[in-house]
Amino acid sequence: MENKNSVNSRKLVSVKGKALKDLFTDPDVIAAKVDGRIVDLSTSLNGGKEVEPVSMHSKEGLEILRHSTAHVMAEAVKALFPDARPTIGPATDEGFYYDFDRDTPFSSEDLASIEKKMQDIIASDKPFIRKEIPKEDAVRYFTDQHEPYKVEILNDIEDDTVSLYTQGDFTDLCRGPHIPSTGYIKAFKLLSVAGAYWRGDEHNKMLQRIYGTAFASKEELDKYLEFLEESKKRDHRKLGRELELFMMSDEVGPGLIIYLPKGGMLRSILEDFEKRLHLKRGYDIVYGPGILKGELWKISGHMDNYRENMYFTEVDNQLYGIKPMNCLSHILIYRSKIRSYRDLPLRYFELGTVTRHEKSGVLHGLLRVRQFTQDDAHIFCMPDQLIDEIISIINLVDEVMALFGFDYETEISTRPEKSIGTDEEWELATNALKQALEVKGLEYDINEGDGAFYGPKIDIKLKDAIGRKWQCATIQCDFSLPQRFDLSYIGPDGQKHRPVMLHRVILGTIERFMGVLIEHYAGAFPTWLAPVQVVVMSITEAHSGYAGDIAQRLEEDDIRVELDTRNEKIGYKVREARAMKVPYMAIVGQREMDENTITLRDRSGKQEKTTVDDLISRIKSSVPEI
RNA sequence: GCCAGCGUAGCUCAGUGGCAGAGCAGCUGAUUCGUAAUCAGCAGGUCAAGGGUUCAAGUCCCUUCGCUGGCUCCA
Repeated sequence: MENKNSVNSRKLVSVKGKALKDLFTDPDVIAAKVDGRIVDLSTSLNGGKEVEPVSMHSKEGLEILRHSTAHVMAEAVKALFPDARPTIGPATDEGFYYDFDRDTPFSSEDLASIEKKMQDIIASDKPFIRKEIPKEDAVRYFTDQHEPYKVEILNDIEDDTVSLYTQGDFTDLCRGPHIPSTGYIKAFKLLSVAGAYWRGDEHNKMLQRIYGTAFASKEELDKYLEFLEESKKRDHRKLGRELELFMMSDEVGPGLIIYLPKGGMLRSILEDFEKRLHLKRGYDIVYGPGILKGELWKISGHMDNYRENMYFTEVDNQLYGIKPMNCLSHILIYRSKIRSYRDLPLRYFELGTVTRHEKSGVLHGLLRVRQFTQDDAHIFCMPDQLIDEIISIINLVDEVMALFGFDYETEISTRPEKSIGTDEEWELATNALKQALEVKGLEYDINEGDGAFYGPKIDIKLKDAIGRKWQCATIQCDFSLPQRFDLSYIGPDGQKHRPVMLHRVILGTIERFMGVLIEHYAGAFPTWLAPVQVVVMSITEAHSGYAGDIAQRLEEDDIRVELDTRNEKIGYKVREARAMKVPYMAIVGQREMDENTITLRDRSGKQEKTTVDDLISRIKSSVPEI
């Protein structure tokens, strides 16, 4: 968000012995940076410092505003529900939440009354007062107040002094900073209630969380609420049904997708695209079986590290694991003959369908399912080829994301608790990933402990048309599995050496990527992806034959066409084709029949008279070069 | 898996313990029409499933299943 303060926003000042609030007259300034540290406006300066105002329109200011709104919400909740024990209430990327321990959960009616109470608190414009006290005093205070969660938090704080913030009747343990007074809150809304574990640990008690958001102005809040509405309209589950792409059924089971003809077409287009893409880049297409013997999963470490996500089946007294990943077959393909350093790198690509037992509560449309198809590949290479291979995968991701119109961010996930391999291997692997990103000049965040059990990974979060982030592509570096399966290649020295293995997906999974594409394009796929590219529609029965001829010519040129010669008015047919978000309509009546033309209407409603050949070449040229 | 809410026709949704409803979609017929809905008729239901309370349950209670929003987990 832009810092839109005009008068004194960027100015650095130097003062002595003055409260910061006297320096800034702009009512949007809610805090200040003193020598780079953000503090309350009520702070008094002693000595010359560099001071910069923080506006509630800035990212940092907005965070403070939201955090303060969370405190106001906690005050309201305590006033209305004295039995609710406050725990923590931070700002988030999109708003804030506060978690309470309470026997009876909040209802949506409760939200309305909490909101009303908050309005009162804001109207009374109570100041936020900061107090620094010794930790023992704070422990005593919160013990007296019967707030065990605050005491627990205090016990984890190492400092001797802690800060408390009080506004009105509510005092919270808090590092701050906060807005000067509650009246600074101009636009907020409570959004939902949810359960959340204390300290995010599923073994702990479940608390009651209230989500809300706040903005510097009513307009910005309204814009955000519109964004939420827009997201709902783009929901792939809704569009998936309306556009007849896929279905799910209680009779089949949760998290299992059935592709309807139009979704089947979309999937097949994506899969053809992927095959061409990979063949052109030195990958070999392979296929592995859906079930593999239990013994293999023991060797790989899946039995010890991934068991709760796997399905098993027993045939003829032999245990089989239904594959949750495609790597094992690819490893066996590598091991199927002696490899020379001259053969490397070897890149095996598989549109591999895997099955994972995901917890029932996490399933979500196409985005989180129990059986899905990955555009998976495993690259076996020499250690000194590793960086180049990672770089060329990043280049591929870059190219593909640009093609679909996605921007993206990258992060590196490091060693999780449950994992295999030595620390040295993990460090080597993690450094290789970092180095590749640095060579590419890409910035990345570190996601501690979030790697796969066999190696660290680069996660790519793509950003869709309305700014939401989705995890699809991932690149994982693995020294462990080659060792566990005793993979080797013969080097120039005639000796056996251990290859390194990269696991990677580009789209991630066909299911999730389709879900993201549906929301990204709001169902209006670009022509090359559209399951139906043209609907040929006749004005009356007299033009059915001509319409049929047009449709047939398109079909002969591999155009995905539907023919609509129903006994309906043209307005009705146009309406339906628009609802199905078909890129082109070819409308034919007496005029077109006489001239051997079509009237071509595109999705924007633009119309022109043209020929079938022109339409065919337009559609053909929409297919991207890869 | 956990917390909360929800589950009525293919879809969207009314139905406040007393006869199971509407619009759209579907089917049949009429209409032959130039760019977001032509008219009429017909058909469509184990009210998620099972149990209970009641003279009477879509409605109240319990259990199970599923979905939605979160939490934890994840492509």
